[in-house]
Amino acid sequence: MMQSRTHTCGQLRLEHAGQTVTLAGFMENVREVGGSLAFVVLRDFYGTTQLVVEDAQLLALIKGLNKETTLQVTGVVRERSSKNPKQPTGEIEVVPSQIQVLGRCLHRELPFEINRSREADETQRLKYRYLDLRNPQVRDRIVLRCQVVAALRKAMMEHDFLEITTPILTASSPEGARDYLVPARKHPGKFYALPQAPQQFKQLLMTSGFDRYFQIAPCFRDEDARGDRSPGEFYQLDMEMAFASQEDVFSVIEDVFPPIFAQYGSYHTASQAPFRRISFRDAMETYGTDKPDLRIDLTVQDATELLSGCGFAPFAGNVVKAIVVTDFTGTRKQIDGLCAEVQVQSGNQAYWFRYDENEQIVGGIAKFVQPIQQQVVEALGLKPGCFVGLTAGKLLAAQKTAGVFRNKLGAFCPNHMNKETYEFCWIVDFPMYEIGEESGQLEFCHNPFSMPSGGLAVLEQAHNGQIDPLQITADQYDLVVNGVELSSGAVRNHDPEIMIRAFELVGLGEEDVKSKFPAMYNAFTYGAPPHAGIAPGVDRIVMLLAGEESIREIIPFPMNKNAQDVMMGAPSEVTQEQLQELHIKIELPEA
RNA sequence: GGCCUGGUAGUUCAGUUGGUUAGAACGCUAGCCUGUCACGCUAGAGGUCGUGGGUUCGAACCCCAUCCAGGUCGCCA
Repeated sequence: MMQSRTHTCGQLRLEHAGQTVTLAGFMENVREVGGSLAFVVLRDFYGTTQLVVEDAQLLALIKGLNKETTLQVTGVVRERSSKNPKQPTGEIEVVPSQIQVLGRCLHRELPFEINRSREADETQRLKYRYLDLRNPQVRDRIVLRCQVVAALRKAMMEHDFLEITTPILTASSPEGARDYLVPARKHPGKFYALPQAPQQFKQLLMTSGFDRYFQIAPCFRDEDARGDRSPGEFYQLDMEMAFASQEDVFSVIEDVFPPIFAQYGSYHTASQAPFRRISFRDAMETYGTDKPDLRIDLTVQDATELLSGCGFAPFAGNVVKAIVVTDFTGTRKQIDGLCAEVQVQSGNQAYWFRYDENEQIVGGIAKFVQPIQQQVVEALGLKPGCFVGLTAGKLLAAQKTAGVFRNKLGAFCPNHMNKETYEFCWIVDFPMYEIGEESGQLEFCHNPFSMPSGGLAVLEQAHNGQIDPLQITADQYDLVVNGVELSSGAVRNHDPEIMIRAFELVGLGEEDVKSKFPAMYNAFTYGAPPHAGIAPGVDRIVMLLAGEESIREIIPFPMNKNAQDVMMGAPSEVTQEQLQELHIKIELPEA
């Protein structure tokens, strides 16, 4: 039996000329030149190689095949008479003496052209994902994902973390997102749930004495998709450290991430340790968001005192935020376009004026600002050529709208945004509690696992009415890169007494803690180490590195927006027998 | 679930106030071409214009409903 191949399609060079080789790959293209000569492009994972078919019999064979048929080809390597410098194998070609069809493509026309599949309809791409992935541009994203995951694993193990797998079939969790449920055959009427994250298991590992844990962990949440959020399932670099503080977590991440971003990223430069740390409050005030894009050098200023009384009705009685852009060159039409985008994205109006080269306030709402020009110029530090973007409303609305405006202005002004880099920062000091929008009651802001800063003493003060619970911050942190929230993490609350006190502030108590998190609560009563961790999203890391806008580009077999796998046909109906075995009766909603 | 955008040839798209036979590029088929490499040239096949209703002498185009896709808000401890 002949060896299946001696070389790959990306391997042969001039030095191989004269050798007899065997290649195998997909028949990408046939260029017939004259009646008795054809160039065939053979593609495998590693590259493409040109075959020259001159033999009449082989020519007839090739002409009878559809593109994408797989072939095994044996022939002699020959120096090309006309070389192609754009191709790594462009100096040589293979003259086949033997061609064997390995897997025939039965389809004369493909659902899309392989090398242009990225332009094709997404449903078609997902349905024929195995063809889409033949496109080297598509495949390279998956290769990148493998390399990044391998690099993360290596780095974590070098930092003495152990990769430990945690259960996929587990118990439904009362908090957070909607669970995916799995019926339990041996327990009629009961269900397993797929984990939303290995949160409780990793904390139990800490309680078990494992000192440093990590896992490339699959997480399942039954929530709607977004451009950067896959429906159903995604992966996190989940990690946890015992006897560790916030600083310990930061130093691991600051050690692990920058080299990987610099090596595998589209930009090749990344922040070095220590990353900037910005309190939640400052981030909202200065950047109008808790995930600031620090590649943009613009900041938001408060202009409430300066402008709320200027006579412009939308400002009256409201918080006013201003973004000053120096050396602004946009046209009126471009400014209107920016404001319209801000309004669509934030749901709030955006306003503006300019301080022109003649030191005059012009455009937009200029006539309201002109009477107090001198104060405004001084307070905002305006120089000739400045653009001032303005937003107004209640504090949070004014901040968030300004945040959107800042991002738009950054994207519009190349002189205010260095796109070619990865800017990391930590957002710290998140509030522990907030007033729920629906309930009007005090609620946990993020999750109840975090340690309140100051611990038991602060909670006692809140219970005694000495401090406002809304002032309590948590030892919780977000990792943000270029405006993308990569991860949340926290120093965990490992003390049963503090847990109960924290729950009591939101009207829950010991019984709630015990019933919601029985394993963790019990475990912590046996002496738990203080511990802290974080869980950066692997998919978003790869998106950032690849510079992709859609999360589907970096997942081998993604589902569509409606959480369907159109290739496999999931979800699907099952047989009556399967349902009976699970004691499940389907009751469909009335049509 | 709300909002925005889209659905026309196998694929990506164009299609004028509503008016002849709905076009282009790529792909496919046939023919020509002995050095192509996004090969080239010539010809050809290929369309329920998402679906259903309505307005009109006449609808790809206007109206209503509905389905599908993508984005976005809600949601994502």
